[in-house]
Amino acid sequence: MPSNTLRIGTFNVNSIRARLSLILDWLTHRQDDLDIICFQELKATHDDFPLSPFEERGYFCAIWGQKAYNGVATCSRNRPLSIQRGFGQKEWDRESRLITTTFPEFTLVNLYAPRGGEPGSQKWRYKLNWYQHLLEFIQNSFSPEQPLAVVGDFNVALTDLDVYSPEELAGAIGTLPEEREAVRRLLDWGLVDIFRHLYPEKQQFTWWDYIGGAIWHNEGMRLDYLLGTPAFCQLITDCYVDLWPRRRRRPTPSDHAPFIVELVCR
Amino acid sequence: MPSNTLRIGTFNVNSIRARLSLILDWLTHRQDDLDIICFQELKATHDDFPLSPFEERGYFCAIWGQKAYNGVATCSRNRPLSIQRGFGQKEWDRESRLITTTFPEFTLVNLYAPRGGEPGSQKWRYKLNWYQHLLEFIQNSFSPEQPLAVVGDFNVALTDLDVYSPEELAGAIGTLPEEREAVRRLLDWGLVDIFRHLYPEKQQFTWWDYIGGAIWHNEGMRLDYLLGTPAFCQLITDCYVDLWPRRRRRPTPSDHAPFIVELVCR
DNA sequence: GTCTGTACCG
DNA sequence: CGGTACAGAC
Repeated sequence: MPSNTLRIGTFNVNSIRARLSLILDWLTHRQDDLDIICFQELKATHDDFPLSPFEERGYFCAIWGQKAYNGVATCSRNRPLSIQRGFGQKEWDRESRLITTTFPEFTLVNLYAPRGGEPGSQKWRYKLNWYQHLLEFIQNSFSPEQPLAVVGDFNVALTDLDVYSPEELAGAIGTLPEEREAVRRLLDWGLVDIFRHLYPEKQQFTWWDYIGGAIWHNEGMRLDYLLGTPAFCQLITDCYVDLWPRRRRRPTPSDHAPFIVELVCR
Repeated sequence: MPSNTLRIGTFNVNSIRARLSLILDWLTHRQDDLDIICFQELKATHDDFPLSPFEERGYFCAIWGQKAYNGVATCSRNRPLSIQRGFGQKEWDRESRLITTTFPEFTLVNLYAPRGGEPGSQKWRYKLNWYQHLLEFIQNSFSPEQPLAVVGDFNVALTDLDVYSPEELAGAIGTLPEEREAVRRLLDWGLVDIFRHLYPEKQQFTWWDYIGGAIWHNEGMRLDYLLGTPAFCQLITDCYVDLWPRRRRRPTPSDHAPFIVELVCR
C-alpha cells in the first residue's frame, strides 16, 4: 500500500455510548488505519458524545447529536474546512440525520436516512419526502463535477441483489419501489454507487437483523453506501464491508457493519 | 475449627440476577464455607431465580420471589423439613418479605422488612403495621423456648451506636423511635440481638448508602441482624460482617454487606 | 433483539 | 446511586 492511501469508513453504530469499547477495539484491530469515520445513530447528544477517546486517537469530530435517536458524526484526522449540520432549513432539521464536512480534496455528506414504514404509512411518506429534500439539497449545494461523496445508512437496498431473499422480503421496508427510486434519483444526478460499480455481481450486506441471529446465516441487506461523483470515485482503489465488529456476540455489536473505502490522495 | 461448625449468612443482595457473579465469586472466595444463606431483595420471580449455580454448589433453595421488588430465599446444604412463604394470611402476603424454613436443629425466619418512610407517612405506617404483624406471627407460631432465629434486613438501626452519626441522622428513616420500638418488642418477646450480645460496644455497619461513596468513609448503619432465642444463641460461637462483597467498585456491589454467624451443631 | 428514555422504588 | 419495568424505535 502506498503511504498516500486514505481510508474512509461509514458505520451505523446504533449508540456511540453503548458501543464505545467495541468501536475502540475495532480501531485498534485495524491499527488505526482509518482517516475519516462517518458514524450514524449516535443516540446521544453532543455533550454525551465520548469525545476524549477519539481525540486521543487523533480525530477531530464534527458532531450533530440528538437524544435517544439519530445523531451523526464525522471524525477525521484533518480538521474539515467547514461543517454544516443538517439541510439548513429549520423544518427539516428537527432530526439529526445529516452532517456535511468539506475538505481540501472533497466534500463529504454523512447521512442517516429515515427507516420508513409500511407503504402508504406516515413514516413511509416521511422517508420519501426526506429523500426528495435530500435530492434538492444536493442539487442546490453541489455540482456533479466536483469531488463529492454522500455516505451513510440509506435504509434502502437498491436492487434484489442487495437483499438475502427477494422472495421472503417482497414488500419489505427498504426494498419498496418508491424507496429504490428515491435513491436512484441521486444516482441519476451524478452519483455512483461505488460498491456496485466495483463489484457488479457481488452480494454483500451491511446490515443483519438482530432477530433470529441473521448474521450467522448471512440473511441481511445492503443499506450502507458510499455514493460518489466521478471526480471523487476516480480516487477510489477499493471498497469492502468489514465484518469484524459485526460477527461477534459480546460485546453486543451494532446490527450494521462498517463499510470501508480506500482512495489515493494526490 | 471443629468440623461440626455451621455457618449461616444473611445478605440483602439488591437483585440476585444483577449480583449473581459477585455472589458466586464471594462463595468461592469463602471456599464455600456457608451452610445456609438467607438472601433478601431478590428482585426476581421464582422462575427468574438463577437456581442452577446454587444447586451446583450443593444448595437447596427455598424461594419466595417477586417481580422487581422484595423477594427472599433461604439456600441450605440440607433440605429443610418444611417451608412457609409469608405469614400465611393473604392480606399480608402480597409482598414477598418472609420465608420460614424448619430444620431438625432450629427454625429460621428469613425476612426483608419494609424500608418505611417519613414519620407519619403511609409507608412509615405500613412498616410499623408490618412489624406488629411480624410480632404476632412469631408469638402465634413459635415459643421463646425453642431454637429459633429471625434473620434478615430489618431496615432499622436499633441504637445510636448502630449509625455513623446520630447527629446527622437525627430523624432518619430506620432510626425513628417507633421503628426501634417495633424491633425491641421482638427482643422483649425473647429474641437476642446476637451481634450486640457478643460485641456490646462495637460499631459495625451492614449497610452503606450508594450515594456519595459512603462505604469509603464507613458512613453506614446496622440494618441486618440475626435475632435468636437463647436456645439458638447458645449454639453461636461468633458473628461478623463480611466486607468482601461490599468494599469494591466492580462489579457493582449491593449496598448491604453479608452478616455471618458461626455455630456448633451437636 | 437491543437500546434509550421515563418512571418508580430502594 | 443503582436496580427493574415499560414504552417506543429500529
